Amino acid sequence: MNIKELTETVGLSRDTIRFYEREGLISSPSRKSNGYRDYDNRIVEQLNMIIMAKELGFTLKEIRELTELLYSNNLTQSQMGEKLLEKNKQIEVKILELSKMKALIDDALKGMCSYKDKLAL
Amino acid sequence: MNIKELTETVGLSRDTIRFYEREGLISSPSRKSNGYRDYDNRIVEQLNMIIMAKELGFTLKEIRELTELLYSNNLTQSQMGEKLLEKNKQIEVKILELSKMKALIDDALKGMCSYKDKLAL
DNA sequence: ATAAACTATGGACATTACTCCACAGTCAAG
DNA sequence: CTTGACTGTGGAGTAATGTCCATAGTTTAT
Repeated sequence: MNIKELTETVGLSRDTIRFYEREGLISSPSRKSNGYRDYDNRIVEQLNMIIMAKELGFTLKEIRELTELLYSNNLTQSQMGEKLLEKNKQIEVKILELSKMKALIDDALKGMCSYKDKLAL
Repeated sequence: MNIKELTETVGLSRDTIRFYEREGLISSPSRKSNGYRDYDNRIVEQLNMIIMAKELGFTLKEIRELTELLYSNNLTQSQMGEKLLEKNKQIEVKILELSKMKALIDDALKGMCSYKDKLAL
């Protein structure tokens, strides 16, 4: 798959994908004989995960660490386990915080409903 | 409360708090006779919510909109309701995405355990 | 009344995460 | 074989989000 198709599949720009490559978030793809990048299918899943993680407030640096954890094998099991557990905690904290925010908003909505109800009386 | 105490309470720098004020994320505090900012207690809760929202990948612009929704009253009920529902959806999406990421990591951890188990045999 | 700690302001500087540009090579269609 | 779409590179530019600095006024303790 060349880069154009990839941009259309994942919705990132050519420049962004190349930027992520330079920054080590994705590994350098193999090249065709003409020098063009040639992506395999796994890249799509990886990029989608990067997009999600960004949405969720992880920095590129954190994402790089996480993808290295998930997709590389230059770490000992115990190193990996430790870091994965740490990430898992981070995520749980985020879920809790989101729940709090949702509660705030739900409260605001509820307040509005009761106000509306009053008006409707 | 002066700004020093506030920085110690919420963990943001003086400059960041002033920046948020300039950007309209928090309203300008009243001033003492000497010109010093004088914060009341509600600001702590507001800043904590801003910190959380940032952690969760909301931009300052989005946060400004949300705080305006939650703390101001220059919108009609229906405008507010619509926007709050929209925010709620955003948050639900984020929770789903976090769950996906957690599943990914849990899988990785599970894989490691089975590997460990094998070694232990 | 002097030093230390706090506050104010405006503006420069830094980092992150892109985004754009200029220039050049490659490929596919007519 | 030319034209248009695609690809490559290196480097400059930009927006968001702070962070730092110089300069100056205020307060508190000694």
